[in-house]
Amino acid sequence: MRLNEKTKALMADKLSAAGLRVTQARLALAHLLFGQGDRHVTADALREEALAAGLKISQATVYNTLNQFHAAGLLRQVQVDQARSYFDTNIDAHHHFYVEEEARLIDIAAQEVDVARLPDSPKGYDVDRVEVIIRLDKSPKA
Amino acid sequence: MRLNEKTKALMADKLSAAGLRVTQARLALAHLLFGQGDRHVTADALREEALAAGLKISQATVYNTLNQFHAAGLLRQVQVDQARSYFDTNIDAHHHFYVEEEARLIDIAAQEVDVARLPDSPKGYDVDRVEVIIRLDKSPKA
DNA sequence: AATTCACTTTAGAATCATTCTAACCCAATT
DNA sequence: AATTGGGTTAGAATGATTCTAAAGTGAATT
Repeated sequence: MRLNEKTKALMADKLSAAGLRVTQARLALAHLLFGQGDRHVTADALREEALAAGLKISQATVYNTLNQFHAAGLLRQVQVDQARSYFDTNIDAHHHFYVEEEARLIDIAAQEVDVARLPDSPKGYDVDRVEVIIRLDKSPKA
Repeated sequence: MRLNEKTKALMADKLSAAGLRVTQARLALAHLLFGQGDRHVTADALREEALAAGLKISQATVYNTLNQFHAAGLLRQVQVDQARSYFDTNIDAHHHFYVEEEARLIDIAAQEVDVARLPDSPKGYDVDRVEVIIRLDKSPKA
């Protein structure tokens, strides 16, 4: 069993555990998404990557799959740019730097930010999650 | 001079101060945007409001104007939903609650949140701003 | 008050990410 | 191997936003 196959088996488990049927498209995308470290992808970037890897997979499937993974809790959707959605393979509580000029997201571990005090939620509402987004600019060159 | 005219004069000053030519469309939209307390609007909602107020103004002008006001620092753009942009008339540092189910933004004054510790920015980048977004769900009814 | 010029506004087309549709395909079960 | 119900697909549709290029208007000048 090659390493690739081993990863596939892990991915299959991951999909099953999430209640998703194990299909070729899902396996292949899971492999791209979760086979490396934490990642932030857009639908289009993932599509390109899949094509580059020789997969034949449609745009619609990439979108469907990202949405299903998100619904299943395997991905987190990050909204920092008006133009497109990012999907984050890191689903633990954490925060982000965002470099608008480069359309680039960088993770910040939860423990690196200390939100010491939060306001009470309006009556009738509960906190789903707290996101801290630190927007960055390139430093002017000295 | 009616109150309305007084507000218009204030808006004209506001536009001039921001380096924008005082035109009818800008005055009218400024009046809607800044004539009341702090607001969060989408382009489409503002369009509707303008039409309801009897203004004749095109969609394109609403978009142009919101973008110009934003570029001039009169509005802040808030990105919390993949579907549309919000523009916030409150340009001071502050944060937001967001109720996704209702597509509703609620301001949180800067002093109500205490971000005690932030990570260092990656080398070569400076913090533009820190946004805290508290996503809310409706409480399940007891 | 008329002229000019640069900036504005406009309707409608164009763009772009995302979703939908309806037909075809495949994984699981019989 | 047949059935079944979800999965995948190409291409159309949607919806927010931007673009285009033509017509309008504010400010300065005559």
